[in-house]
Amino acid sequence: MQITVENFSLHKTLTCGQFFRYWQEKDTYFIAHTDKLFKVKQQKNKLIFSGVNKEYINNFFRLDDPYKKIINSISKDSYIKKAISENKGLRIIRQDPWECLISYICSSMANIPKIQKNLNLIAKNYGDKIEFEDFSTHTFPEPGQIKDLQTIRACKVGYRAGYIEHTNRKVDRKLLRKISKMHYTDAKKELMKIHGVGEKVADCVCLFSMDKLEAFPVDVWIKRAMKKYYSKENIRSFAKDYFGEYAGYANQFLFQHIRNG
DNA sequence: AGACAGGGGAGTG
DNA sequence: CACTCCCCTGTC
Repeated sequence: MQITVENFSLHKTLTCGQFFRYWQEKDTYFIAHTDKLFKVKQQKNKLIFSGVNKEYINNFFRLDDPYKKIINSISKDSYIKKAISENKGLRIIRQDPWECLISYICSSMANIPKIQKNLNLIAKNYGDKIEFEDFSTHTFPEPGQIKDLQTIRACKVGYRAGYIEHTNRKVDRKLLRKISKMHYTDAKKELMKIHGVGEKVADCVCLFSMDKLEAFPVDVWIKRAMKKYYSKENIRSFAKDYFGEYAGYANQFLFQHIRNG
């Protein structure tokens, strides 16, 4: 199947570090998300995919977002404009809340290759084998399935094993749906009640899986960017006032800009 | 070889 | 707030 896309870069969107379970083979990306495994490649304005339907692709890559409106509303100064122009077509992926939550619990004091390794081990230990053409991997387990501390430790998650064990016991899909429906500040507060979820992780889950586009996750990279360009101390309140309802998109552009150079 | 830091968070004081 | 520790990994 194929669709026409505008203001979208598959490469930028997948490789910017927001989502972890994908594999590149030449110009093709295999993507594992919850219980799905699918394949996508881009040729200019064409997006060619198989394994899932158009609605899935549209939803996953947020192709329904008003991209031009978003870009206009966050283009406040020359710094952010430069960050945007360097990363044209970058979109926020609409992830599954459960997979996103576990992913970002794993992300503390880690780096992208390590997070990828952890998630793939979790899938291998708890998920089901799934194949697509010549590519094979495992589905991501559902809430309640990531049991037994010893097995979790075998996924090389280190001290995060206890957090994951707790989260797996306390969180289910019903709770995640409930939190998703809340407004940003309440959703964030609820997420932070989970062991292993602080401000940064809660903001990532809000932004990447719960449609809270105003969320502005603050990590060491964003701290560097904000200090360099805006010399601000209270980053969160500044970002919300300055960038507005789409601050999360501004966050991703600044993150890419500072990380790449 | 061994120290060190890398997309935080919890627990204390 | 400021501090320490948490485990694992890649890097120099």
